[in-house]
Amino acid sequence: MAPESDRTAGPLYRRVAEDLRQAITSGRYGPAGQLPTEAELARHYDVSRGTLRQALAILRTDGLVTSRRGTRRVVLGTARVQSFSEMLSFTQWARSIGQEPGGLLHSLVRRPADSIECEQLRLESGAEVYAAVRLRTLAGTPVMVEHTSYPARVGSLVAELPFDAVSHSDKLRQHGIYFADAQHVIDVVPADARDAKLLSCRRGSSLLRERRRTTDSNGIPVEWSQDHYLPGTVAFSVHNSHASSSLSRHARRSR
Amino acid sequence: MAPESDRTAGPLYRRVAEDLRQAITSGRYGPAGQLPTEAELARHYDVSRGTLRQALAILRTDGLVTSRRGTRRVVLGTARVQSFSEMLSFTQWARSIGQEPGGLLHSLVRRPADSIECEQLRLESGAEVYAAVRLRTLAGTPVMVEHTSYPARVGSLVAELPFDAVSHSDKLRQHGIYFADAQHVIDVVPADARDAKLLSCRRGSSLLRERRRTTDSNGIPVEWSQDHYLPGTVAFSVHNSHASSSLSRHARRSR
DNA sequence: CAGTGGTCTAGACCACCAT
DNA sequence: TGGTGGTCTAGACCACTGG
Repeated sequence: MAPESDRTAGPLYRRVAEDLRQAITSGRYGPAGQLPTEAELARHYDVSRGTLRQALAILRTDGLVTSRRGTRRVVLGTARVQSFSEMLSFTQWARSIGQEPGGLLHSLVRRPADSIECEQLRLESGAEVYAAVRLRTLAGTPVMVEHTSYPARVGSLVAELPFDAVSHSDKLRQHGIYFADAQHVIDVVPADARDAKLLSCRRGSSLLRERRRTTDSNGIPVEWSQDHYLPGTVAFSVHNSHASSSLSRHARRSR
Repeated sequence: MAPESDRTAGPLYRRVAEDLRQAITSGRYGPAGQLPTEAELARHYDVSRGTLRQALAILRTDGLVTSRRGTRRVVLGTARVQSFSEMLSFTQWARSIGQEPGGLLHSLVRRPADSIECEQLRLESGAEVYAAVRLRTLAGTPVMVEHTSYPARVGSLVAELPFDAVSHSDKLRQHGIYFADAQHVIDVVPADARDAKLLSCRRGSSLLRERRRTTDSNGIPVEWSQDHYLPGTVAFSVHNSHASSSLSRHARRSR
């Protein structure tokens, strides 16, 4: 294939996708320009059309290009989607945006799982979890309180970490705990007493909440987390298209 | 192919995907069970492995099954992802969850676009937009205030609609305006005076905000909307995996 | 080691768009 | 009507998992 796309390792279609992403975000085809034909691109990269289409599918999902039968692909924008890993790890995310992450472990206890944890972590009632509460900071400023529950198998590893450890997901990966899938639910919730104390906000004031259940590659839950962000500190962004959507909106019970 | 999957129209891989989705959510393989081999499934449906893999890719994106080299696919859960159309249209969404949607047009004006609208709708400075403010209700209860701006081309159609029209996207589709891509940003924002009045909440209280830019199949913006939800009424849900992610988290400017 | 999903190829035909 | 992306096929080889 063309020399400019040999830079990184991994499957061919990913290298092609990265090269195309670079070309698009650098403006080679203009802000709303047309891409060359699939046949032309395949010839250029010296790959089959199937492989090229795998590459384009990535850019399609990221919202970088359109795709429509009968017409050439059009540049949609310069979306900068984060990797799965960056989305899960506060530490990796912070560093990827050039900010210095900080963490303060407020508490870490081992106790029987409550009913919500049993359901989310698929545990038998009575099983034990490790429940951690951490304050997260960006450049020293409090941003988020993280309530995370781990099943015993995972939690025992977390418990061995030093109190001032910044990244936990790194450590877990070293012990063979891989995160593969996550389901996120985003809404608004009032601050409880602990949130208020750690974040220096009024009790009952609104926080942006992200609830997240992460599973490994076998579908076994490895983490259940409720992250409470101070308003105005972060926003969540999702791309969506006729071709693929993993986003939905839920009605919550009226109280 | 097998008779049970001839029900719907459309491409073969979609019909296979829907049949498999049905099989999985009905529990045929168990809550965390293994799927048959790709080869077996392809034989069962009498399709090529490539087509079968297209079907499985859909279920993968929806978070229904895992996929990992060397092992069979495992049932992850029974995620119920909404269609793109349901995600965009309040009316379609409400009906899909069995609730009766209502709408009250608060104002609809034609005026020059402000700087944010120019950027979001890719308009020349000075171009005109139609700006609508609508109160949305579920079963008669106020849920959300929608601030939507349309470029003139689209807005002139919206302006022709009766004041009590519930669904606008239906009408636009009839006039050849198709929604193809959307970018969503979700965060928390204080209620302004108008929000407070329409939603009967205190001014300055927190609302869940969804900002959305929708484009047609040529990448041309057709809608820019800021939806302000009362806390506790809705939540947004996204699935995410090592294989594909269209989700990211942004830091907002500190004020 | 055998089984399984991941990657890649080469070619065919079709549906849709613009002209 | 010609160009383009969407769909589908048949086959090959590889990387990884698990016994």
